[in-house]
Amino acid sequence: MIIARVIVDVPTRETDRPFDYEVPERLAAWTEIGSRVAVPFGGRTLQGFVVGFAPEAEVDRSRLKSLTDVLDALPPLTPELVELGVWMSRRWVCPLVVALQAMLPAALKGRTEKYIAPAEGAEVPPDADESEAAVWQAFRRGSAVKWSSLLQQFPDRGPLLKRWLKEGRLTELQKVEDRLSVKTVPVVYPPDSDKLDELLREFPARARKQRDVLAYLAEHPEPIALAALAEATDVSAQVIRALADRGSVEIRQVTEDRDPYQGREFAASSPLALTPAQQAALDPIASSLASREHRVFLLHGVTGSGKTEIYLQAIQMCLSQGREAIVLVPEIALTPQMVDRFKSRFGARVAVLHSRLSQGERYDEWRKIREGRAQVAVGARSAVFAPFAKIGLIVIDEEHETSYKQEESPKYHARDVAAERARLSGAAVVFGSATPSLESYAAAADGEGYAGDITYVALPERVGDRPLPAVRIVDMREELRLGNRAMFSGALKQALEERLRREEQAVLLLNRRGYSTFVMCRSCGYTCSCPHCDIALTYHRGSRNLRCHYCGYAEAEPETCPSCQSKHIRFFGTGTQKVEEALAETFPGIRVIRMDVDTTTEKGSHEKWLTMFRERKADVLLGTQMVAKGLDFPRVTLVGVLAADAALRLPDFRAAERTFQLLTQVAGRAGRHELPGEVVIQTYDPEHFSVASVQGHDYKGFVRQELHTRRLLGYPPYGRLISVTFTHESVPMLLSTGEMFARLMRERAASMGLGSAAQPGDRPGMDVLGPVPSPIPRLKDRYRFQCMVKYRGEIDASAMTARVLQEMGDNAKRSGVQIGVDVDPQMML
DNA sequence: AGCACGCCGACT
DNA sequence: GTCGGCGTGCTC
Repeated sequence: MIIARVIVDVPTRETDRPFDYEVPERLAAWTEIGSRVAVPFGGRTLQGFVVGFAPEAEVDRSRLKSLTDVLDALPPLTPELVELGVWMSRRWVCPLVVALQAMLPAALKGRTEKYIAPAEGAEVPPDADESEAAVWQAFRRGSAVKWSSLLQQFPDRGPLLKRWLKEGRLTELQKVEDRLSVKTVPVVYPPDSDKLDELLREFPARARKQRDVLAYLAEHPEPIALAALAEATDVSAQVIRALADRGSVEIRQVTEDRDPYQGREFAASSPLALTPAQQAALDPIASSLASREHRVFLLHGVTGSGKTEIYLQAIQMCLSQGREAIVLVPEIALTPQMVDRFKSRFGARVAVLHSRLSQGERYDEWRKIREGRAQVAVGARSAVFAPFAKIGLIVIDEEHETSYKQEESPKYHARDVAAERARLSGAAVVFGSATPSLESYAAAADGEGYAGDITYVALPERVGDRPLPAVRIVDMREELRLGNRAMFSGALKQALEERLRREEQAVLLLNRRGYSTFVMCRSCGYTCSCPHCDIALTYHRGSRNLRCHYCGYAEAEPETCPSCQSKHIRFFGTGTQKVEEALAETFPGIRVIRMDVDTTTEKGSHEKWLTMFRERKADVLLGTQMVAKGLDFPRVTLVGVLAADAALRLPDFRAAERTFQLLTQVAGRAGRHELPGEVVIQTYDPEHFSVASVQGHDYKGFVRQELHTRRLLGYPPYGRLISVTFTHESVPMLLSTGEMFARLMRERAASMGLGSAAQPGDRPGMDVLGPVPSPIPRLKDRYRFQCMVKYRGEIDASAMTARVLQEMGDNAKRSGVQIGVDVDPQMML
């Protein structure tokens, strides 16, 4: 007897362990590690994943049930991915099924559907009246009908159906269904040529259109998509269907891969000659590939230094060894330009995965990988799970980007997943960045941090010796002293005027969307805040309303103060909308494209704006951080940052790092081609080292100072953090649950003999801070408290947290407090 | 998670 | 006297 260990799709702590099932003979050949199966579980049928097989002796056979079904011909997960999932669930304290689920396209998130069918031999109940008989008619010829569609059809006959179920006239069954929609198109199959000739001879003369179609098929005797045939013969689809109805041709539904890049031409490109610096950077990566040993590289290259060409050539090597490669790119940088580079080098061997694809398109790209039709996967965060079997290389471009951290459960970091996956499969990893995260940099410098040491590779110069742009920092306090109260400093205004005159382009960055940041009454001090979230509302000019950027709540623009009815209600702070308006006032006739989440929600709009800008249909591209990343426009010679220190005041230990990275990245957008670039940074805090270091493009200087601070405070990369958030509709439960967690953690730390994480020296230590209200104390009508676990040294704090939560399990569940764990949180919010 | 089993109020 | 409310407990 074969017994499979199955993780069922119930994402809770209590069910987060394998359950054993007998594998029936008919399914034995299909059941593998990684198979997606349907299993009976507590009175219903659920989806699950096979994670192993159990020796018969170890299993209590009395309670054993059997697998109901295997859901895919090819297991959607490989054994290596299952193993990676186990590692993830430990590392990020989440149920295994959540980790496994995160690896699959949404199309494969199976749901159980309840079906109702008439019982064997059941007839219309004799006592049924006319309307009841109509309900019974829904089960024509004994077929099963979805419970949900029954209720839709007969909204108030639920009780009747329940009665019939009880009386045994109807039976219930459950099926696990995919949400997948494999797209099918009708394809016309012509009969063989003899039959065709015969048909043509005998065909009624008055059916001229149908005759035309047959004549066309006689000349082109291959299957052809119905739509294409209709087009070619200039008839309507109806005519062809009529042909099929009389049996002259056959129409079959054929699955079609939706290729989102269909119809686009990709000029083939071949490897470029590398500069000596690029060659020196590629060499160690190449030798690691050649020896098939797992190594991690940090490729530190300034903006415009040609990192992508190194990726391309490394991938080329990897492919020629018969291995596969994954390239991770921040979602925002996954632009058509980026994809073009990979498509033109590797053609159809590339699969592209990103969030702008429809669910179906995404599934098709995923299948290309799983079925071995693609060998290179390019995509955002989740592409790290591309179901390859022989991975040789994982590239993470812009590795410092925060978008690699998933903010929903499982709260994994793709950089860490990549390193572990590569370790499991003996692959090389390349982290690329102009401004590496301090974690990666420190690991490369000291050889601590990641599973293996990180090898540091640098590209210090831009390709073609193009100089980095000159950076000018403008002290806005000084501007104010000189009497300039506008949002553009004299320097920026002049620089913009110059671009307009020279017909060059500018990029302006302001890290705040909306019109103004908060609305306050000058009489009573009332500020408009979200009724669900304890956060200030932002005024949006276009829609004339106030919106919450956290939960989406919106209310009409107030005319008077909601609190004291005074008319002195004013809008403070500056958002992108307000800047757009100010630009129009200051520079009459200026053409501005504004890009922020408000203007880019529509599918393809992102691309549309960038194309317009590229075609020079605008002078200025104004936006939030999305304009800072990866764009490359030859005519951009000016980059302006309106409020460089906006992020510095956030309660986030990475605020300085973020600021430096953002400023450096956006500065890199200027002067990438023939025309020299200039950067103007406006700030109220010009002395702050995260702003000042941008001027000399001084990454190392910045890092030295920041690492010093981090070491003093025990923050990453020297210490690590776990934030545990407790949420509930009311406060009292939160405090007691939080305190219980903190107490149990402290007890555990004490029993392990751990001291404080902030002690001098390098001894392992742990501090448990809180519970305190979260930086956003209420979100979507739920109050939030958090504890922060700060630790350093060789401690498995994830495991400790998991154990403590396990101990608290019942208690927290009864109280209804929801607990969220974020290991190595990205934001402190 | 969801469904079963189990004990108390408003209906035929 | 029954239908159904949702509190606890289990699911191979």
